[in-house]
Amino acid sequence: MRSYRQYCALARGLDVVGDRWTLLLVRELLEGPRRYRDLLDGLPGIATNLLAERLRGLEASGVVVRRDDGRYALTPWGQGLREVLYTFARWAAPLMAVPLGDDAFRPHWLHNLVGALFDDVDPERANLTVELRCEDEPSTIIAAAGRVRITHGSVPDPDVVLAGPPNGVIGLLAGRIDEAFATDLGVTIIGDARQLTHLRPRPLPETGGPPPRPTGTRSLG
Amino acid sequence: MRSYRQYCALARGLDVVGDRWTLLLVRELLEGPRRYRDLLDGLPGIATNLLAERLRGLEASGVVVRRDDGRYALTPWGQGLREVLYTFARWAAPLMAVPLGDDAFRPHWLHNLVGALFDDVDPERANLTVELRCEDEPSTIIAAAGRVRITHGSVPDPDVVLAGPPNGVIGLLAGRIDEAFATDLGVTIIGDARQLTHLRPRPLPETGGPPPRPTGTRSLG
DNA sequence: CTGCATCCGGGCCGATACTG
DNA sequence: CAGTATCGGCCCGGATGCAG
Repeated sequence: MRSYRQYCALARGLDVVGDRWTLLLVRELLEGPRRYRDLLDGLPGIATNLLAERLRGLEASGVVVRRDDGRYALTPWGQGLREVLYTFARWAAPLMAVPLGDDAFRPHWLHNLVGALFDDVDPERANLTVELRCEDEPSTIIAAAGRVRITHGSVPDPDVVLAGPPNGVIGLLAGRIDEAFATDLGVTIIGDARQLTHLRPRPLPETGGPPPRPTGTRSLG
Repeated sequence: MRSYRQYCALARGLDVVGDRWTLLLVRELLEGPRRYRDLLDGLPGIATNLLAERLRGLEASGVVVRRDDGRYALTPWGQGLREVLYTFARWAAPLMAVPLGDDAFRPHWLHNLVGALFDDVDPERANLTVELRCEDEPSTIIAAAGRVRITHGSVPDPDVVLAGPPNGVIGLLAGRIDEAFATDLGVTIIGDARQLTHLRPRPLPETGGPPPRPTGTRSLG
């Protein structure tokens, strides 16, 4: 990318990660070291040359390293983008109220959203395990000691299971829709969904979100 | 911008503010409503058509409103980007260790950096006023009740005055360089610079920053 | 099959000229 | 002052090729 040539932290930061696809590539690497092929799968729509180019640029900037096993990984500095992306995801969360439409979706993207919504220590948070199932790929949220983690796969006896379209699952987790509406959206709920309130997601900025789209798209909440 | 078409908060957020110049435009509007001409001055290098186009786009997205007096302002949702940009600026702060070179600089950009470094409530923070002078344009940091604000202009009796090149002033504020080095860089210090430690800036991620540039550019600390 | 490099058409960007 | 118009160039997107 052409540099902004401004002596400003934001401008210089954007010189590093402001290129198209770059922050989404970081999003993928936040889940751990990944191969080129995995990154392609997690970035539907990117051209192969662009992925290679972005990886080289981030490597030159010190955000990414290529490890001996061929995987790409974030450097410690690159890991620092987690907080940035989580903060940004919370700001952008209202945009998720517009349903998927033709947009691509990958179940592991839920991990970032769960991270953004629950990335804090809350002593009043209840211990709870919640299994999420979108597109038949299970993930499990484990709340313990005030913290929330999410892992791939299932655990034996989850307190709640949410299965169905991602907008419904997300709406329930964020506390933006109720059980009935989620069921309308096609979400299957096993267990007591009211326990989800004890996960206590970070409040999204009360100062609303974007104005409703002019088209007849139906919002979530 | 072409949409990423991904059902992901980050991707949808980038659809709104991922275009080139967009976040820097938001940076300018974080200081308050601004006229078209002010924005041009604060965004050296932007083309006039791009500024107009970005403003229209952000207006359509609900991030910016054009007020009756012709000024552009952030909506409440747009104001929510402050936390995002501050978090990002802290991540990118190590990049400021590389001196200005030919980069453009505007004194009011310091306000964002001060905001990013001190945007918290710290009960152990001392009350203090610090005047900053870069390019003969004074700003004043006022720490009181554990909070830090920065305003344009001077106040009668600041505890400390820092005047000189922005990299030196910033290095002192962030606690990354000492008085002697700052003086070397051309900073004039009036008052007791040791009081600056009582401002207690947010710690930057200890996990370093980018690797040193291969060229012989001299770092700040 | 993975991990790219190359090629090419189109759109976004950058710079300047111009208008109310 | 507040933009619009225009045009060249570069980045992006999509397809293909190819080496290991």
